[in-house]
Amino acid sequence: MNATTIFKENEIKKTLARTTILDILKKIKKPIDVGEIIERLKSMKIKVDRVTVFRNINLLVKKGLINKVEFNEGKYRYELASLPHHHHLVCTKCGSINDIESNPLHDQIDKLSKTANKIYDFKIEEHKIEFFGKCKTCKSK
Amino acid sequence: MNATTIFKENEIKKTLARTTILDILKKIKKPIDVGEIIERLKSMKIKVDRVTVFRNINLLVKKGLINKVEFNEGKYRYELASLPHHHHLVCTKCGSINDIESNPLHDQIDKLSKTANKIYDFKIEEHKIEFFGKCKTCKSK
DNA sequence: TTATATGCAAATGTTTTGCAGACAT
DNA sequence: ATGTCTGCAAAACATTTGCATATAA
Repeated sequence: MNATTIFKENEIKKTLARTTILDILKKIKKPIDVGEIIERLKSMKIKVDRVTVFRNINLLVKKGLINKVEFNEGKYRYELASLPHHHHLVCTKCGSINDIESNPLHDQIDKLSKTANKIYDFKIEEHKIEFFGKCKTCKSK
Repeated sequence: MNATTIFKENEIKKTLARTTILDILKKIKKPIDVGEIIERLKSMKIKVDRVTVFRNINLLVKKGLINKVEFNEGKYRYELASLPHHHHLVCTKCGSINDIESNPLHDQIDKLSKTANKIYDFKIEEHKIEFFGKCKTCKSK
Protein backbone atom coordinates (compact mmCIF):
# COMPACT_ATOMS: atom_id res chain seq x y z
CA MET A 1 0.00 0.00 0.00
CA ASN A 2 1.38 3.42 -0.89
CA ALA A 3 1.82 6.38 1.42
CA THR A 4 -0.96 8.46 -0.15
CA THR A 5 -3.52 5.74 0.52
CA ILE A 6 -2.22 5.01 4.02
CA PHE A 7 -2.43 8.64 5.02
CA LYS A 8 -5.83 9.12 3.42
CA GLU A 9 -7.22 6.11 5.25
CA ASN A 10 -5.90 7.42 8.53
CA GLU A 11 -7.11 10.96 7.84
CA ILE A 12 -3.74 12.59 8.20
CA LYS A 13 -2.12 14.96 5.74
CA LYS A 14 0.64 13.74 3.47
CA THR A 15 3.84 15.66 4.13
CA LEU A 16 7.44 15.08 3.15
CA ALA A 17 8.53 14.52 6.73
CA ARG A 18 5.78 12.02 7.41
CA THR A 19 6.21 10.10 4.17
CA THR A 20 9.97 9.88 4.57
CA ILE A 21 9.84 8.73 8.20
CA LEU A 22 7.45 5.94 7.26
CA ASP A 23 9.68 5.03 4.29
CA ILE A 24 12.73 4.83 6.53
CA LEU A 25 10.93 2.46 8.90
CA LYS A 26 9.68 0.40 5.97
CA LYS A 27 13.19 -0.04 4.66
CA ILE A 28 15.10 -0.67 7.85
CA LYS A 29 12.73 -3.33 9.26
CA LYS A 30 14.42 -3.09 12.65
CA PRO A 31 13.50 -0.99 15.67
CA ILE A 32 15.35 2.32 15.46
CA ASP A 33 15.37 5.35 17.73
CA VAL A 34 14.63 8.97 16.92
CA GLY A 35 18.31 9.80 16.67
CA GLU A 36 18.77 7.26 13.90
CA ILE A 37 15.67 8.48 12.08
CA ILE A 38 17.13 11.99 12.11
CA GLU A 39 20.52 10.79 10.86
CA ARG A 40 18.84 9.03 7.97
CA LEU A 41 16.77 12.10 7.12
CA LYS A 42 19.96 14.13 7.15
CA SER A 43 21.81 11.77 4.83
CA MET A 44 18.83 12.05 2.48
CA LYS A 45 19.26 15.83 2.62
CA ILE A 46 15.78 16.23 4.08
CA LYS A 47 15.71 18.88 6.77
CA VAL A 48 13.22 18.01 9.50
CA ASP A 49 13.23 19.31 13.06
CA ARG A 50 13.68 16.82 15.89
CA VAL A 51 10.36 17.92 17.37
CA THR A 52 8.57 17.20 14.12
CA VAL A 53 10.02 13.69 14.11
CA PHE A 54 8.69 13.11 17.61
CA ARG A 55 5.29 14.50 16.73
CA ASN A 56 5.08 12.33 13.65
CA ILE A 57 6.14 9.10 15.27
CA ASN A 58 3.66 9.71 18.08
CA LEU A 59 0.94 10.21 15.52
CA LEU A 60 1.95 7.07 13.62
CA VAL A 61 1.95 5.09 16.87
CA LYS A 62 -1.51 6.43 17.73
CA LYS A 63 -2.78 5.43 14.30
CA GLY A 64 -1.34 1.98 14.83
CA LEU A 65 1.04 2.20 11.88
CA ILE A 66 4.18 1.75 13.95
CA ASN A 67 5.07 0.19 17.32
CA LYS A 68 7.02 1.59 20.20
CA VAL A 69 9.51 -0.78 21.84
CA GLU A 70 12.04 -0.56 24.65
CA PHE A 71 15.28 -2.47 25.17
CA ASN A 72 16.56 -1.24 28.51
CA GLU A 73 18.27 1.75 26.95
CA GLY A 74 16.30 4.59 28.51
CA LYS A 75 14.74 5.52 25.20
CA TYR A 76 12.20 4.20 22.75
CA ARG A 77 12.68 2.50 19.41
CA TYR A 78 10.09 2.27 16.66
CA GLU A 79 9.29 -0.32 14.03
CA LEU A 80 6.64 -0.89 11.40
CA ALA A 81 3.49 -2.39 12.88
CA SER A 82 2.76 -4.35 9.72
CA LEU A 83 5.79 -6.59 10.11
CA PRO A 84 4.86 -10.21 10.81
CA HIS A 85 4.60 -10.87 14.53
CA HIS A 86 8.02 -11.53 16.00
CA HIS A 87 10.29 -10.96 18.97
CA HIS A 88 13.80 -9.65 19.31
CA LEU A 89 17.25 -10.96 20.05
CA VAL A 90 19.14 -8.04 21.52
CA CYS A 91 22.90 -8.36 21.88
CA THR A 92 23.91 -6.82 25.20
CA LYS A 93 27.45 -6.26 23.96
CA CYS A 94 27.19 -4.65 20.51
CA GLY A 95 23.50 -3.70 20.60
CA SER A 96 22.62 -5.53 17.40
CA ILE A 97 18.98 -6.52 17.08
CA ASN A 98 17.63 -9.55 15.25
CA ASP A 99 14.10 -10.74 14.78
CA ILE A 100 12.98 -14.19 15.82
CA GLU A 101 9.65 -15.88 15.14
CA SER A 102 8.24 -17.93 17.95
CA ASN A 103 5.07 -19.71 17.01
CA PRO A 104 5.58 -22.53 19.52
CA LEU A 105 5.82 -19.92 22.24
CA HIS A 106 2.49 -18.47 21.23
CA ASP A 107 0.59 -21.65 21.90
CA GLN A 108 1.79 -21.38 25.47
CA ILE A 109 0.97 -17.70 25.63
CA ASP A 110 -2.58 -18.45 24.54
CA LYS A 111 -2.88 -20.93 27.36
CA LEU A 112 -1.38 -18.45 29.77
CA SER A 113 -3.87 -15.81 28.66
CA LYS A 114 -6.71 -18.10 29.60
CA THR A 115 -5.09 -18.79 32.96
CA ALA A 116 -4.57 -15.08 33.63
CA ASN A 117 -8.17 -14.48 32.75
CA LYS A 118 -9.38 -17.19 35.09
CA ILE A 119 -7.09 -16.72 38.06
CA TYR A 120 -6.40 -13.00 38.03
CA ASP A 121 -9.46 -11.84 36.14
CA PHE A 122 -7.02 -10.03 33.87
CA LYS A 123 -7.60 -9.68 30.14
CA ILE A 124 -4.29 -9.93 28.27
CA GLU A 125 -4.38 -7.81 25.12
CA GLU A 126 -0.70 -7.56 24.24
CA HIS A 127 2.57 -9.14 25.23
CA LYS A 128 6.13 -8.07 24.95
CA ILE A 129 8.92 -10.61 24.78
CA GLU A 130 12.55 -9.71 24.29
CA PHE A 131 15.61 -11.86 24.61
CA PHE A 132 19.00 -10.60 25.68
CA GLY A 133 22.31 -12.32 25.18
CA LYS A 134 25.30 -12.48 22.87
CA CYS A 135 25.16 -12.46 19.09
CA LYS A 136 27.30 -14.61 16.83
CA THR A 137 30.10 -12.09 16.57
CA CYS A 138 30.26 -11.07 20.21
CA LYS A 139 29.90 -14.65 21.47
CA SER A 140 33.22 -15.69 20.04
CA LYS A 141 35.22 -12.71 21.31
CA MET B 1 18.68 -12.58 55.61
CA ASN B 2 19.23 -9.25 57.35
CA ALA B 3 20.61 -6.08 55.81
CA THR B 4 23.89 -6.19 57.73
CA THR B 5 24.72 -9.63 56.33
CA ILE B 6 23.58 -8.76 52.82
CA PHE B 7 25.73 -5.65 52.70
CA LYS B 8 28.70 -7.39 54.26
CA GLU B 9 28.52 -10.22 51.72
CA ASN B 10 28.38 -7.72 48.90
CA GLU B 11 31.17 -5.61 50.33
CA ILE B 12 29.19 -2.40 50.51
CA LYS B 13 28.78 -0.15 53.51
CA LYS B 14 25.60 -0.22 55.50
CA THR B 15 23.95 3.18 55.45
CA LEU B 16 20.48 4.38 56.39
CA ALA B 17 19.58 5.29 52.80
CA ARG B 18 20.71 1.95 51.47
CA THR B 19 19.05 -0.13 54.16
CA THR B 20 15.78 1.74 53.86
CA ILE B 21 15.63 1.54 50.06
CA LEU B 22 16.14 -2.21 50.23
CA ASP B 23 13.51 -2.45 52.98
CA ILE B 24 11.01 -0.53 50.86
CA LEU B 25 11.55 -2.90 47.94
CA LYS B 26 11.29 -5.90 50.27
CA LYS B 27 7.93 -4.73 51.55
CA ILE B 28 6.29 -3.54 48.36
CA LYS B 29 7.08 -6.66 46.29
CA LYS B 30 6.09 -4.82 43.11
CA PRO B 31 8.26 -2.91 40.65
CA ILE B 32 8.36 0.75 41.69
CA ASP B 33 10.12 3.75 40.19
CA VAL B 34 12.54 6.18 41.80
CA GLY B 35 9.78 8.74 42.36
CA GLU B 36 7.83 6.28 44.46
CA ILE B 37 10.92 5.27 46.42
CA ILE B 38 11.49 8.91 47.29
CA GLU B 39 7.85 9.42 48.32
CA ARG B 40 8.12 6.45 50.66
CA LEU B 41 11.38 7.70 52.13
CA LYS B 42 9.72 11.05 52.71
CA SER B 43 6.70 9.58 54.46
CA MET B 44 9.13 7.73 56.70
CA LYS B 45 10.75 11.10 57.46
CA ILE B 46 14.05 9.90 56.05
CA LYS B 47 15.77 12.65 54.11
CA VAL B 48 17.69 11.24 51.13
CA ASP B 49 18.69 13.11 48.01
CA ARG B 50 17.29 11.94 44.65
CA VAL B 51 20.84 11.42 43.39
CA THR B 52 21.67 9.17 46.30
CA VAL B 53 18.63 7.05 45.52
CA PHE B 54 19.81 6.66 41.92
CA ARG B 55 23.33 5.83 42.98
CA ASN B 56 22.09 3.24 45.44
CA ILE B 57 19.67 1.50 43.13
CA ASN B 58 22.37 1.32 40.47
CA LEU B 59 24.69 -0.26 42.98
CA LEU B 60 22.03 -2.73 44.11
CA VAL B 61 21.33 -3.65 40.48
CA LYS B 62 25.04 -4.15 39.86
CA LYS B 63 25.29 -6.38 42.91
CA GLY B 64 22.32 -8.39 41.65
CA LEU B 65 20.15 -7.62 44.65
CA ILE B 66 17.43 -5.89 42.66
CA ASN B 67 16.21 -6.00 39.04
CA LYS B 68 15.50 -3.18 36.63
CA VAL B 69 12.28 -3.52 34.61
CA GLU B 70 10.50 -1.43 31.98
CA PHE B 71 6.82 -1.14 31.10
CA ASN B 72 6.82 1.29 28.18
CA GLU B 73 6.70 4.30 30.46
CA GLY B 74 9.99 5.95 29.53
CA LYS B 75 11.46 5.19 32.93
CA TYR B 76 12.69 2.24 34.93
CA ARG B 77 11.11 0.36 37.79
CA TYR B 78 12.93 -1.79 40.32
CA GLU B 79 12.03 -4.92 42.25
CA LEU B 80 13.73 -7.34 44.60
CA ALA B 81 15.81 -9.89 42.69
CA SER B 82 15.14 -12.61 45.26
CA LEU B 83 11.44 -12.80 44.41
CA PRO B 84 10.50 -16.10 42.76
CA HIS B 85 10.78 -15.89 38.98
CA HIS B 86 7.66 -14.37 37.52
CA HIS B 87 6.27 -12.03 34.88
CA HIS B 88 3.93 -9.08 35.04
CA LEU B 89 0.37 -8.27 34.16
CA VAL B 90 0.35 -4.52 33.52
CA CYS B 91 -3.01 -2.79 33.29
CA THR B 92 -2.83 -0.24 30.48
CA LYS B 93 -5.67 1.75 31.99
CA CYS B 94 -4.91 2.17 35.70
CA GLY B 95 -1.26 1.06 35.67
CA SER B 96 -1.70 -1.62 38.29
CA ILE B 97 0.88 -4.40 38.19
CA ASN B 98 0.33 -8.01 39.18
CA ASP B 99 2.74 -10.91 39.17
CA ILE B 100 2.10 -14.09 37.28
CA GLU B 101 4.06 -17.33 37.39
CA SER B 102 4.58 -19.13 34.15
CA ASN B 103 6.47 -22.34 34.44
CA PRO B 104 4.88 -23.90 31.35
CA LEU B 105 6.05 -20.89 29.37
CA HIS B 106 9.61 -21.51 30.48
CA ASP B 107 9.73 -24.96 29.00
CA GLN B 108 9.00 -23.32 25.68
CA ILE B 109 11.52 -20.59 26.28
CA ASP B 110 14.19 -23.21 26.94
CA LYS B 111 13.37 -24.80 23.62
CA LEU B 112 13.41 -21.43 21.92
CA SER B 113 16.82 -20.69 23.42
CA LYS B 114 18.17 -23.80 21.78
CA THR B 115 16.58 -22.81 18.48
CA ALA B 116 18.01 -19.29 18.67
CA ASN B 117 21.38 -20.76 19.42
CA LYS B 118 21.18 -23.09 16.45
CA ILE B 119 19.57 -20.88 13.82
CA TYR B 120 20.86 -17.44 14.72
CA ASP B 121 23.99 -18.47 16.59
CA PHE B 122 22.71 -16.26 19.40
CA LYS B 123 23.21 -17.13 23.06
CA ILE B 124 20.14 -16.11 25.07
CA GLU B 125 21.11 -15.13 28.60
CA GLU B 126 18.03 -13.29 29.76
CA HIS B 127 14.47 -12.75 28.70
CA LYS B 128 11.86 -10.14 29.42
CA ILE B 129 8.20 -11.00 29.18
CA GLU B 130 5.43 -8.59 30.10
CA PHE B 131 1.74 -8.78 29.45
CA PHE B 132 -0.47 -5.79 28.88
CA GLY B 133 -4.25 -5.63 29.12
CA LYS B 134 -7.07 -4.78 31.50
CA CYS B 135 -7.25 -5.68 35.16
CA LYS B 136 -10.36 -6.90 36.94
CA THR B 137 -11.51 -3.43 37.93
CA CYS B 138 -10.82 -1.67 34.63
CA LYS B 139 -12.22 -4.54 32.57
CA SER B 140 -15.72 -4.00 33.85
CA LYS B 141 -15.80 -0.24 33.39
C1' DT C 1 42.40 6.72 59.13
C1' DT C 2 40.78 5.96 54.71
C1' DA C 3 37.98 4.52 51.24
C1' DT C 4 33.29 5.06 50.35
C1' DA C 5 28.76 7.59 50.60
C1' DT C 6 26.17 11.75 50.43
C1' DG C 7 24.30 16.40 49.11
C1' DC C 8 24.22 20.11 46.14
C1' DA C 9 24.65 22.16 41.73
C1' DA C 10 25.05 21.53 37.21
C1' DA C 11 24.89 18.74 33.03
C1' DT C 12 23.08 15.21 29.77
C1' DG C 13 19.68 12.82 27.05
C1' DT C 14 15.00 11.98 25.68
C1' DT C 15 10.61 13.64 24.99
C1' DT C 16 6.91 17.29 25.33
C1' DT C 17 4.59 21.91 25.01
C1' DG C 18 3.46 26.75 23.35
C1' DC C 19 3.16 29.69 19.84
C1' DA C 20 3.51 31.99 15.36
C1' DG C 21 4.03 31.23 10.67
C1' DA C 22 3.74 27.77 6.63
C1' DC C 23 1.48 24.33 4.05
C1' DA C 24 -1.92 20.55 2.42
C1' DT C 25 -6.45 19.87 0.97
C1' DA D 1 -10.04 29.29 3.51
C1' DT D 2 -9.18 26.45 7.22
C1' DG D 3 -7.50 23.15 9.93
C1' DT D 4 -3.24 20.80 10.31
C1' DC D 5 1.85 20.75 10.24
C1' DT D 6 6.30 22.70 11.14
C1' DG D 7 10.27 25.15 13.29
C1' DC D 8 12.12 27.45 17.06
C1' DA D 9 12.58 28.26 21.85
C1' DA D 10 11.73 26.71 26.12
C1' DA D 11 10.23 23.32 29.46
C1' DA D 12 9.61 18.81 31.54
C1' DC D 13 11.36 14.41 33.04
C1' DA D 14 14.62 10.74 34.04
C1' DT D 15 19.17 9.98 34.90
C1' DT D 16 24.21 11.07 35.46
C1' DT D 17 28.57 13.58 36.79
C1' DG D 18 31.82 16.64 39.52
C1' DC D 19 33.27 18.06 43.64
C1' DA D 20 33.61 19.08 48.49
C1' DT D 21 32.11 17.35 52.85
C1' DA D 22 30.50 13.68 55.91
C1' DT D 23 30.52 9.07 57.57
C1' DA D 24 31.11 3.74 58.07
C1' DA D 25 34.52 0.44 59.03
